[in-house]
Amino acid sequence: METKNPKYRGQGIHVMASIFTVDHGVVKILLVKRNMEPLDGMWSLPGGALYNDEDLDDGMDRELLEKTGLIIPNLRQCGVFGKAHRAFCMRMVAISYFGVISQFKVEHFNSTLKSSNARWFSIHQIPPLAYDHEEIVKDALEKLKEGIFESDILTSLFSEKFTLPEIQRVYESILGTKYDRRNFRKKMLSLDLIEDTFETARFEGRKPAKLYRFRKENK
Amino acid sequence: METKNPKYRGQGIHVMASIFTVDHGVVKILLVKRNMEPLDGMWSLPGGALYNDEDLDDGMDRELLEKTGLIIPNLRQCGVFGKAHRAFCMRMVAISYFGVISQFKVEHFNSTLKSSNARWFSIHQIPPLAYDHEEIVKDALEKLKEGIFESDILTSLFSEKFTLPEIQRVYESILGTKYDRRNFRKKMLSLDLIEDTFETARFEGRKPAKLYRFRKENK
DNA sequence: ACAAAAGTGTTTCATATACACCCATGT
DNA sequence: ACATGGGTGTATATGAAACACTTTTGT
Repeated sequence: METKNPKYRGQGIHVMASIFTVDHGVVKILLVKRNMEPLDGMWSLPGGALYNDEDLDDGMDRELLEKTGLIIPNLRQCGVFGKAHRAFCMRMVAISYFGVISQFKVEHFNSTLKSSNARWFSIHQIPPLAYDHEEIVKDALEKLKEGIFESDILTSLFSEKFTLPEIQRVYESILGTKYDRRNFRKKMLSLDLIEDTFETARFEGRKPAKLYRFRKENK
Repeated sequence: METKNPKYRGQGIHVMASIFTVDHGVVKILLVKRNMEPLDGMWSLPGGALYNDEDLDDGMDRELLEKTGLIIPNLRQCGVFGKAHRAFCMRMVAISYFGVISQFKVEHFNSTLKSSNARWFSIHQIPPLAYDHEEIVKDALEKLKEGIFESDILTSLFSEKFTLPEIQRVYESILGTKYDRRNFRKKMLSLDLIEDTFETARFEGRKPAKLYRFRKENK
């Protein structure tokens, strides 16, 4: 292949992650503040240029770690953004990923996060984003909604033990809908992903709720 | 962005199309014979390098036209292939598309096709393909199956008039399943995409079949 | 009359939705 | 005792799959 042809000289590939969590009923996304030109100081999705010697998925993991300090399993590819002039300085194509992380892990990583330029934003209060990242976020949220009942996303979203009303609230936050308590329980149990721990969780002023966990042997 | 950093110098973006048709019950894919090194003479998917000044989708349309002479509407993006060493001479990421074309149009374009290096192959008799194109084809076929009942794919797959048994056979070929005649008819009509023409098609030895067409005002 | 393929309608099942009552807790 | 939220079972609607008989044509 000709690398000198100016028609395709100087192209680059970016990987971008939309990482979501649910914090007390609020869906949040992880953004980082740019610390170099162009658009210095603007918020953007964590990500960056793919290296020549790494697979696409590995590049995403590396960029996410470098920019935010987080290691998030089960990232999922969800889109390609390839308008000619989306990045005005160079011809970049962005491959977009999304992933989720439980609030439990978010808190555990909080110290790491503070030392980087990353912050969680409610998806209803997203600041102006660099390049076309607003469009990318919107698309990632759609893809998250589509995949939310699949096991890898589900298991990433919760810590070891959880109650059904708890995860129902998370689902309702993400999907923006309300579920009937009984039907939600039925649906979740029919997925065969979770099992009773025979423990209960107590919250003040409420009847204790059963604790569930993900089944180890899945299939 | 630094363009001199050797970590990401010399990357490129490829677009690739898996174009399918159904010819007398056989699902076929359009392949082109490479006419330059590396892998000169091998069969591959039509596609090539994206130009710097064109949108991704436009690049795909252009490459398909250049390599095969075909203009195919409703190409759909379906995957990204980004292993580090998938193209051994350079770091290329491939964005894969799929599309379908009716047998009627295929015949109309036959003369164009003959002058290019393109040929239709049954998906059960695909020759060894360049790079990772076999994997890309496999993935594209999956995506085709998933999207086969959506209106844009469906309308691309048939000419103006068609009978229900006819399109049932096409579906059965692509999906590799059998449908009950009555249930298939019910499903297809319930999509609200087609309407009766009040004409019939005659084939020897068979009862004449009703001809349908796509509804113009869709929605 | 028979074989081959086209046309039609009803029953059955599975899945999703709607819905009402009792229970445990803190005030 | 009451307000709040958790736990359970049944009835209904909706969509998918199963299924049998009649019609048209060529031989």
